[in-house]
Amino acid sequence: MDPHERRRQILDRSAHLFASKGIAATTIREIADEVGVYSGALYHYFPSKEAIVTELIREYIDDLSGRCREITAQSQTPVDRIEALALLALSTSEDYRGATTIWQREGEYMRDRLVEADLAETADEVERAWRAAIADGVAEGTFRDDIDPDVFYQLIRDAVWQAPRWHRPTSERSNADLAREITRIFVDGFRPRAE
Amino acid sequence: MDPHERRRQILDRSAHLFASKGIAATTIREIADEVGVYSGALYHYFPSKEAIVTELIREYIDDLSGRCREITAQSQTPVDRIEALALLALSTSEDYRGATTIWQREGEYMRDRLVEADLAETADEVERAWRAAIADGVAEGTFRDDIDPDVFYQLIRDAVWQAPRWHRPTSERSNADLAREITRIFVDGFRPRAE
DNA sequence: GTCTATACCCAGATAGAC
DNA sequence: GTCTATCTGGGTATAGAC
Repeated sequence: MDPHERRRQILDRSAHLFASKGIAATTIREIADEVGVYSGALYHYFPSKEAIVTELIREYIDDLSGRCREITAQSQTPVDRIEALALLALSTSEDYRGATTIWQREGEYMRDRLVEADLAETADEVERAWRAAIADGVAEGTFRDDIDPDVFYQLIRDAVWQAPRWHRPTSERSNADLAREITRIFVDGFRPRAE
Repeated sequence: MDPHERRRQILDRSAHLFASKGIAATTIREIADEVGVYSGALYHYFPSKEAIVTELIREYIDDLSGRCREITAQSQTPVDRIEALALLALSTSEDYRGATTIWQREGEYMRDRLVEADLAETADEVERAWRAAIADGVAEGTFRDDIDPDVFYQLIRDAVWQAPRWHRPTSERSNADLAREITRIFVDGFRPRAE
């Protein structure tokens, strides 16, 4: 089999197993079984189990930060940027379901892998984009100044990044639909407005 | 040492280790070290590592559901109930930091432990309380009917249960303060209201 | 109730034939 | 590049002395 393809296969199967059982609970032998080779063969592609994890996270962070930069480049209104960042979270979570789940589950373990792989700085770009959108909105009066912007950020971040755990895009509700609904709730609130 | 006290010690140290490293990555020997005994001694108190986890979760779920029933008993307005349920999440997370973190990290593993321990039904009480408060609010017109109540529930649940990861109660901001702030954001939104 | 010692298993990783 | 076989370490759990 084409080496590149096999490598891809190892990454994909690993991502799936890591996501569903956790990294520690997933064995090299299980990964090999899924790929259809013997465990020794995996070591021709990656020097260790940890190296597989690092590679998965690198691909994910690279793509995520790239897409994030596109969003901040087209400087829209604060509300538009929040909706775009919410959609970014939903769609990258879908495209990198394995990596995202690992990221959620194994917080501090992943932090270490990131620092090792020199990706910590890149990983922080998304947070800065959120905080900038929020700060701009407060500055221009679009957002209230009697709400702690830090609290607002943490709440919407958790809500958005956890969302793929209960939402799968369907024909009835796409990721874009959900991003819009989330933005409506956080920006306008659940209580009816007088109009 | 008093057996009951030692048992308590084992539970507390285990909770701390499980929460910070994950269950699979925490070894019986580590727990024993923390308690200050040899690993064999632990087996006089619990038949297995899993039994420790189950016991931790049982204590937590029992207390949580008890406090939840108190809230639903005093039937307040929907907004008050949401604030009370938010505070419930924040304060039980503080009182059971270990158990809560385990609960967050090891979702599907914990589900199995719950079913085994016959606690699944109890664990669902909190969800029902949230959904009832939301449905009542929509029915009486306090909440908008053009927002999917299911989406609203999932968002506020994730936001509230993740909050202890970034918030520790201080003299400047207590859990009650944060619960109020969270409720304000979700109910009234981040955009200023005309008044 | 705790310690010492150890059985037993399964993990990650390696070596060499093909 | 893959398979077979195996090394080595560390995990849970147990047994028996004290």
